[in-house]
Amino acid sequence: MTDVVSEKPRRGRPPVSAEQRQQQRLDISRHAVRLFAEQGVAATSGEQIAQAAGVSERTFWRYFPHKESCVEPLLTKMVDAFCVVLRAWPPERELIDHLRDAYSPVLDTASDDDVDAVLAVVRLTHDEPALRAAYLVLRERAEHALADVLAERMGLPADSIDVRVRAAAASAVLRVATDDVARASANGITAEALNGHREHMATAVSQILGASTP
Amino acid sequence: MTDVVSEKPRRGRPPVSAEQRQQQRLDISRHAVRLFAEQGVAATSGEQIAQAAGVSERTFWRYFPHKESCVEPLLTKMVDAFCVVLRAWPPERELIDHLRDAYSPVLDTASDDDVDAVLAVVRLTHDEPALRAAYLVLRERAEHALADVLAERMGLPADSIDVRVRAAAASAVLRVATDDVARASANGITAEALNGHREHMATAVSQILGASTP
DNA sequence: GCGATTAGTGGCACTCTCTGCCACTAAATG
DNA sequence: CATTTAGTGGCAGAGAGTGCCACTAATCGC
Repeated sequence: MTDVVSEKPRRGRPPVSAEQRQQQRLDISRHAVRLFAEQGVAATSGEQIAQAAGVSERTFWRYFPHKESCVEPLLTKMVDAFCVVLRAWPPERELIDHLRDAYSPVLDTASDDDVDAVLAVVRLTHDEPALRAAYLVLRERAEHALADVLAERMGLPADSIDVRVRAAAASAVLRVATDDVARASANGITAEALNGHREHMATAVSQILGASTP
Repeated sequence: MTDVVSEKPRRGRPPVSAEQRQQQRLDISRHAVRLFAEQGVAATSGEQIAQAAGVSERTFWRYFPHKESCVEPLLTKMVDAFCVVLRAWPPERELIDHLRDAYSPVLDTASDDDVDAVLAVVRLTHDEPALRAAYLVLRERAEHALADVLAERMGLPADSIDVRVRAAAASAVLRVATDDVARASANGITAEALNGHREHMATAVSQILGASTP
């Protein structure tokens, strides 16, 4: 092992922490999504987003490789939160019970504005093909995370067919449920909508995960 | 009904038939995919594709709104073929039996080159994020077609939750199976790979479609 | 055949997205 | 303070796409 933390005496300005960078991206993301919703994606230029976020256009393009990837930070924030909850799911409990206890606090942690923004993005993806594409790619990344969780629970490798099939199916069901709750909360988010979302997710995922392969 | 075929005495050059246009798109698609595979998407310019296909750049951009959508004609050809087979699935038969009888002839109809090209595209989508995005939105369109078929079979509206959930899950499973067969046939396509593909699809889809919702 | 009419193509100029390069500022070290 | 490394902004430029117009192609009635 040559890399024993390789104690280099660090000189010069230290790189910004990953958290700070993420925070900056999230901040720009919020501005971008607001503009997307107000005027559409095509009518929103990179320059405009940069200006709204208070950075130069050049810096903006350094943070986001494509315009549509502006939606990523907001969406991943929610997806990651869900994955954390899923990872903490005790094997012996019913999924629905676990989600009831563990998912609501997560939504409370996030600001209402962010929840609204996420749902707005999901709604936008129905009219904006570019955003839909970005959304689907992102969901596929979440699918891999889900596969890891399932692999652990099932005692199988994460790249085994069975695990991947279940992860894919469950993820697809979650997408449908998410699209539904986004549509339902088009004008004002309601607690019932979120509850319904959770129930949907729970039953659907249980169904997929419960189905046994011969 | 005012539109009684509105017998306008048609003057001037008639529009090109949809089939001819589709054929032209397919032709360009083949060139584009070959170039994508040879040099990568980023390194392939629209001008280059246009030149290879023997049309002007301006015309190329008229046929394809984005560079990545060049993969669409080839992929939809295969997806559509599958949908046709699925639509002809007699309610009383086992899906696996139906596919065994009806799917192979379809693959024989398509030229081997096209089958190779489609699998090459699917393989490309793993390294080329832009193509992956295009691929996923395309699959989502296929998912809707699948939902229509399921709705008819189940006697439910195509936009009912149950139908959409099953279509989404089945489609996701098909994606995994397709990715698998593409990976398996990386160097040279084999009959066994295609057979395995069919079996995978059949069992997976049967599983999803067989699972009953309370 | 001929002009009229409509569809499709190619060329040109233009905007917007995104990148490479470089100078400049910011934050750490000794 | 000089040095070193990280990050930002500005500028130029390639490539993606679009609007516009002239030009060719195919069909009509004559």
